[in-house]
Amino acid sequence: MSETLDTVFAALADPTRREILRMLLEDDMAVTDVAEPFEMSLAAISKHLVILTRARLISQEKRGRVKWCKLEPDALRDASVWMQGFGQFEPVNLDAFERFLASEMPKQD
Amino acid sequence: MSETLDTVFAALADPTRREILRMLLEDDMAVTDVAEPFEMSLAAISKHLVILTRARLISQEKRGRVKWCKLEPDALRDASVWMQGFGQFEPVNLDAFERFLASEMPKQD
DNA sequence: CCCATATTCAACCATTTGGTTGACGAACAT
DNA sequence: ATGTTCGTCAACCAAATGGTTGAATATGGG
Repeated sequence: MSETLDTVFAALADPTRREILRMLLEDDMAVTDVAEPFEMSLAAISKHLVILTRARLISQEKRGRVKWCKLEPDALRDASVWMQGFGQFEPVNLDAFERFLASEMPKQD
Repeated sequence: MSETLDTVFAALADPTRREILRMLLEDDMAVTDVAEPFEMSLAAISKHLVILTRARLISQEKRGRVKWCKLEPDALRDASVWMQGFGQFEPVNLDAFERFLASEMPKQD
């Protein structure tokens, strides 16, 4: 279980991987399409996807030539549960959640 | 802000550092006392505390010879908020959102 | 069959990480 | 003043991380 948290947090500690997760939040994507907006090689993105897969933050399913990437929020939820234990004694800040919505989903409005 | 998430998640990706946070959840501690249960050098623990401090997960205040370590849950809460955004589209995490709201106004009702 | 597309593999590189040890400075106690 | 405790610093080390390039392996289309 601790090992799970290790890999999940390590996976989240990279901005490229967090951006990939954010992209997959909107829809499942092929590896090539995931790589497109980034200024790095396809091989580098492929490695990032391996790390996300090992952390069980995404799953990958091959259909034909293309490998589809899908967000798997369960591992993320486990980590979130771990973290919430540290906030309990202080009131949760609603502004923080609103800032999250504003900054992370600008297309919504 | 992304840089903050980088350092927070990287700090959380180590079991020693998570255990230190858990210990500090109970009470503030001196560096030597933090190090005591671990089978590694004091210098190693000192480095871990620097990493936690840079991530703003703890603060350190020197009084006399001893440097006291204190949990600072704000950074952790920001990261937790970031993570909760990924659960929204799944029913299970509506609970998480409700718990979020409920904990925000416990005395109001 | 031949070619283009999708993805990974292998080898390499620079930097970071997590640990060690020994020396050091700062703050107390006697 | 002397010694002891608290904590960091500096130098070092092995292993992991994040990237590159070029070759290799499917798979699908004409």
